[in-house]
Amino acid sequence: MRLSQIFTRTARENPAGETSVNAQLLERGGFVYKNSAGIYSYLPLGWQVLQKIATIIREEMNAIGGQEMFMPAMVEKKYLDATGRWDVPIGFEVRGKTDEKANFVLGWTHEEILTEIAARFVSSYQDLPFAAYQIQNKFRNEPRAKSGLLRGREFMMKDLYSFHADQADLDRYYEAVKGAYHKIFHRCGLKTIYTLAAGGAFTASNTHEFQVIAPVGEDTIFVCAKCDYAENAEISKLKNSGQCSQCGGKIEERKAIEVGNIFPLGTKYSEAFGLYYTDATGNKKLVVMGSYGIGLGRVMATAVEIHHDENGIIWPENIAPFKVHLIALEGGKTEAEKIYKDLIGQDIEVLYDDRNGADLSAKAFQREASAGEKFADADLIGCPIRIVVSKKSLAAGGAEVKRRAASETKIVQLTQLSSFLL
RNA sequence: CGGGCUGUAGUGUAACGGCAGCACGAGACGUUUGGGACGUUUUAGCCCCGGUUCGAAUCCGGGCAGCCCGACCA
Repeated sequence: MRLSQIFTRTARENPAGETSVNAQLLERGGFVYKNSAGIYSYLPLGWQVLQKIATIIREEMNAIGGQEMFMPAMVEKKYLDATGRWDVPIGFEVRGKTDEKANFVLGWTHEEILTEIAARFVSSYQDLPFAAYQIQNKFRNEPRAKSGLLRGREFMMKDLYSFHADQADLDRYYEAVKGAYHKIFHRCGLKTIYTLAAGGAFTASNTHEFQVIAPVGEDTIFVCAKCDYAENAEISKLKNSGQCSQCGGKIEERKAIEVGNIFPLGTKYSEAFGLYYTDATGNKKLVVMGSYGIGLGRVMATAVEIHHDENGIIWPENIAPFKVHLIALEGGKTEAEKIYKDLIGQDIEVLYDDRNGADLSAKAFQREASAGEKFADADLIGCPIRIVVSKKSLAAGGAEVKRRAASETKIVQLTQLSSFLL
């Protein structure tokens, strides 16, 4: 993509009042636009990142047998009445302008919707187990949206639901999802801590959260310095003992961001919707369920919180909007154009800063940018590899290659550039 | 939902109750190109409603909105 043609623009100043790093850098870089508190538009650059995250999640969900689908954003009252959750204050009621009473809520979770669907199709033990997921926006009436993308009122979520013949099979799948989640977060450049937690409005059972340690996090966890066993402060019995119940190691208190969670639901929802199956011996039994969530925007924001420096974002390789940020400076325009086409031909993702300055005589693009501005933008946007082509680099023998996270540069011959990157 | 702070051009910020300024951005012309260049010039604003006052961006009241702390929460 050519930087000269992206309709957004980077900003020199932080947005007024925003103190969280993710809000500052994502808005300055033109990744997101805040429409309301906790409600964001994803701009072209931010959407690239979000799609990278979505792809990773899809790959790992599909690998454990998840079937992708899509459910409605508007959830009718009858669904939440069935489980007594209509009055949970998390939801935004939806009404027509002339309606006296709301009969719908904007979906903040979809257990009820999918359980009813499952009840239509599941009748035998041979129909189990299965798991289905969607990537869709959730709406939650947060009393306090905060910290940029970290706690929003509308946010994109992957929600997976699994259906099993018995608790043992749920337990088996729960472990499979746990493994998939660790892979997902690892691929997104995040180290997560598997944390025992409460079930909130979803289940009375204990649940598990995937927590990333960060000062901006709103959760407090107690984590063992030795074995990483952790409990959320809301249920923790470790906070007083100071000693790990698993290995005896030292317990530390940490602020953390919850990027995902997994819930054993039991039979609460299958009871409410009459989701039964007939087992091999002809007995009618309730289906046992689990649900599993990941907030995509929160993953993106957390990556920024963890990976940045004073000049901007340092995207983890797998979720960077582009792999390469190509800059043409004076005397390098012709070569840069060729490199740009070559890299695209090799399926190497490249953001090309083709703004004027490289060739002042040909005003091929509307906007100009100085060399310094191009460097500043490359640092702010944070693609993993920066390539500069200029009179100076060509005299040195090729293009200058620099990793965003490193300070040293290297000259690579133009003919070897794409193989160097692959 | 309680508390605190804050709302001024596209963005970031000034202005004692008395002509709303600066910087960046954006447009034009020229110069310039290895770390957010320079000159000339143009552009564009007081969150909303009410009150006090000769006069309100400024004071008062009420809304609405944003940020932060707490409560809550995935």
